[in-house]
Amino acid sequence: MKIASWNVNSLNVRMPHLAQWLAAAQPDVVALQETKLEDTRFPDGDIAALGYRSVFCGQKTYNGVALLSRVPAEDCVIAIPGFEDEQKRVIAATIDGVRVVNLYVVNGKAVGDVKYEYKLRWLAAVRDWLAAQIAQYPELVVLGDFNIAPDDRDVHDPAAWHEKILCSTPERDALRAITDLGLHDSFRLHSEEGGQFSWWDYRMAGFRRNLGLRIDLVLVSDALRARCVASGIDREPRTWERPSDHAPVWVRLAR
DNA sequence: ATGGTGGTGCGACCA
Repeated sequence: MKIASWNVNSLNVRMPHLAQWLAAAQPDVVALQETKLEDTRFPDGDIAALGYRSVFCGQKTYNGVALLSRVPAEDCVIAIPGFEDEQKRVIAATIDGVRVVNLYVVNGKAVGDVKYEYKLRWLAAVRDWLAAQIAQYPELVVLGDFNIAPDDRDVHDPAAWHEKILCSTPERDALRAITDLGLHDSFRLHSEEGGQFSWWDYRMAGFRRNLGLRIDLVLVSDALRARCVASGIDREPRTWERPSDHAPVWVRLAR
């Protein structure tokens, strides 16, 4: 079972990229972020023609998440229970016996900004919810655009990014509070290497110069850890014409 | 120190 995550930065624009990548990568489950589409405009028919069911929760211009899967998604939830939030950033469902939680974590803009405070409150609410989810669903995958680089190996220039947004200690502590629930960064189960990024700024030829961060993560629960046989970052779609600024990341679970 | 690039949608705002 191959499970992937991709921030597409507008599904409307990236539909051809998604189609090409699905055909090549053959994932069983894909979590999308930044679809930027209201539910009435979601291209579930086009995605069905590619062999995938869709569940989705979006808004126009900003945010929006979806789960695509070969088999139907069950018990779908489209928000953090009990957390007041107008922004469409969460969708969860059970797919082929695995609980999959797709997160588009708040960016935060800058350390100390009002959006940064919202990011930390949002992450605390997610942690509390995931604590309950992992008890209910031991076979849990939490994936998405975390907008946090877990440590300095995940940052092209740690000195320049020191205590900056996406890298600050409170953000990393909030991520640790989530992984401390018994969730493992699947990429780090198979590689200790630095310089492996999933996002590159469009500006300053960021991708060409590999000025990136690893902020897109696939976390697997203790119960799934032994089944996690491979993981990776697929840089290729970032080389295509008019790409998303994020690359797909993925994990393969043995049966 | 500034601004550089994209998406949405036509002026900012978000990343």
